[in-house]
Amino acid sequence: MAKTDRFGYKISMSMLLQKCTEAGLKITDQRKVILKVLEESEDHPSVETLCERARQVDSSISIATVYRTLGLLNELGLVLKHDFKDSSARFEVDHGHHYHLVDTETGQVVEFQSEELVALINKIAADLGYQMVDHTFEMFGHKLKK
Amino acid sequence: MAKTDRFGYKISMSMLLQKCTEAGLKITDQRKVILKVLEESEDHPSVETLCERARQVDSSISIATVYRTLGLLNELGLVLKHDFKDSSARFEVDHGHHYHLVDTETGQVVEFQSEELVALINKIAADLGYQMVDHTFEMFGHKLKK
DNA sequence: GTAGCTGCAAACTCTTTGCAACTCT
DNA sequence: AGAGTTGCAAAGAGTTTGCAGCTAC
Repeated sequence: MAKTDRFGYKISMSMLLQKCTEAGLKITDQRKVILKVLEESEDHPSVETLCERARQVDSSISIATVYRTLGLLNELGLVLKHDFKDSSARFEVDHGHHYHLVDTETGQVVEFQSEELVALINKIAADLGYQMVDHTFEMFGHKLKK
Repeated sequence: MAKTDRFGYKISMSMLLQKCTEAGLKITDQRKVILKVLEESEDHPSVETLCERARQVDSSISIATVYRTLGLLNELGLVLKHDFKDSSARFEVDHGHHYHLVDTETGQVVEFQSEELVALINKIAADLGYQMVDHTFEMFGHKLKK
């Protein structure tokens, strides 16, 4: 029943809904659809893409609502907002920390983790006299030809 | 005469002008001012800030020209464009690779280098079967209290 | 002389917001 | 009932662009 993502994190389909309820948000039809679409998205969709997907379920959903919903989820720390390099923001459910490598030839996004990287980053910050509270890291590259 | 930055890179005041000439660009009064302002900026100014600084020298310079000039410099690889987390793009002359740590309490930007980080990043990409061509990395944190 | 550059203003893209109607709780 | 939410359309912020005139080469 409980699905897991590629890193083994448990995903329940209504996780976002639960958290939203806990946060005191009202559960409207629109939010149900938007959250479901978000949870089912394995890529990193833009607001417009999310809105299109949501509209396939309920064509009355407006992009303003999608923006507002994503804003709330972002405040609650439930989704991650990325900028990549095109102009519009991209979102994903926060399943725990991982990084992105964008294939410059196909646009495909590869996700990965690296404890070594996390450790090194914290060490660098400490060496500079800082406590790290957040960081961004993205790679761009193409498949190695052999 | 030759100044150096904090990492010891040599800076000559007309480096950007030289490169622009080599690239076949015309050297207009506006470009001279914009390039000078860019080279003298030790921070990471937005387009608007750059435009304001340029206007203090020549008040007729328009923001459209600043955008166009930065676009050209970016294409030539002479300036770096950053997004940080506020909405507008920020620029700096590319003095060679370094990273930024943004102090979340003061907004101050600390620059640093790390060969170890570069090596690790390349290794991670290779392990994923990729040749890295670019990456972004930014840290956010606050000073360690002792 | 002419290709390239400029300022201006309009257009564009992405995002936010005021408002009146509506709906979850 | 009432606070929160919605769709719409207008407004904002940041950036790009068409154009007529100007300028470096």
